[in-house]
Amino acid sequence: MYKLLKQKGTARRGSFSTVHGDINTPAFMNVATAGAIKGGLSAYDLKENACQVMLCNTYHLHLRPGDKNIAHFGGLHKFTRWEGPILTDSGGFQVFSLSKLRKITEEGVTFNSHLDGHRIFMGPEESMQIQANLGSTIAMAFDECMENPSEHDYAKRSCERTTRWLKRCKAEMTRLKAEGIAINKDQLLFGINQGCCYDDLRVEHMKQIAELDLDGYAIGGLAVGEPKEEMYRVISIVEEHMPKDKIRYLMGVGTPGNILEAVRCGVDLFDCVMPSRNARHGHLNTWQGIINIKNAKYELDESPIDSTCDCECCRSFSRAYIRHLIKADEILGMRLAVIHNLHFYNELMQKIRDAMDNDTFDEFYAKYIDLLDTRI
RNA sequence: GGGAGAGUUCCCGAGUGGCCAAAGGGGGCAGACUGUAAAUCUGUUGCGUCUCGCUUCGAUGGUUCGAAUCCAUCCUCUCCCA
Repeated sequence: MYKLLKQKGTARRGSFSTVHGDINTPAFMNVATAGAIKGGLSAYDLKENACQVMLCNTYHLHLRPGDKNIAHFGGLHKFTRWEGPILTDSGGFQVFSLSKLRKITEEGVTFNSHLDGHRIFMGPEESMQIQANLGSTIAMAFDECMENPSEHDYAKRSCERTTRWLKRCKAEMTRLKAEGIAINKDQLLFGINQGCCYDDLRVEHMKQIAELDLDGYAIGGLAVGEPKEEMYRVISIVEEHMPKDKIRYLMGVGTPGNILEAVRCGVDLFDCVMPSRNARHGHLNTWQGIINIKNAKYELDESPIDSTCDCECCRSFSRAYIRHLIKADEILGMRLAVIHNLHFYNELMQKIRDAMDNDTFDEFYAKYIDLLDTRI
């Protein structure tokens, strides 16, 4: 249940209640595709770093260790020891990211496993069944995340199919709950808007899925190669047609600047692999901009990654030490770097919420919109 | 003391007369990454007045139109025998 607490222009400050706890929005969900944040972080690290929601992946967990195995343990919460809300992505993104390994039909998608090549069929029903076994707080509808650019004609037909799939997802979730199969009988369902960068398709699709009275609405298929101005335009035009009383989730986005802009446009929820992947590769967020800790100039730098940060990494360790660990491929280097970036993202969201509460969002936005995405 | 083998660019290592400033790997330097097939991928790595020139394959000298590559001497290292 979404509760709008405050609004400034289109920017929203709210709260989303779930059986696994409330989410203060705007919020960033930390991506743990296979049940852990890559880089060696556990549920305890997420808790320590002000994470509100963990995101896991249906396709990946279905392949390994298998959703039935996870159901055997009572679901993802018990398996991973993360007690807060968990959102499971449906596998729709893998339709995009594993496009060379899959075939789409009306019924669903046949993947050749990226692990061993064996065939896996996943349609709306299968995705819902897997997510029921995972027992996540929020299940995402099974969609097709399209490539950009796609032909208008293809995008139109894909959107229509995604809508049909969404209806099947909703029906299947209802059945799984009614028959007592779902581990979480209060599992929520979010629908996903598609339409590439075609305004007409985006609006039409959003109107269609808004009628289905879902628990939340996501904007998918963005940040897949289009210029950011194009992404912002799509967010703005879709936002006008999103239900005001439902939580809005911008999938897979993004940089701190992207998030700040999208919050201004009215988005409540985010997730992105950037903080963890970039951290593993040495790109670290600071309140002065982005640094690449692998650069030679940090070889003798005694200061922390960010002197204003109080994460486990910045409390004790120098840039020189983190640089050394990452260059030496020490697991600790990646772990500390990932902790830092996730802490940064979660702190960013806290500061955005504070700014909304204190009516200083405009100043915050003006100060950081470009700065945080700038390489220094 | 006798015998055998080896010295190549930051490191390892390929190269046995011209297509060689020299494969490949490592390391270094830098870049990319947006619902994670990503501990991945890409570029670059002798010098310069940079579509060309200069210097470099242990050292010195030689053969040749031309040498990392062939010859001589020396230096260093490894292994075997004593």
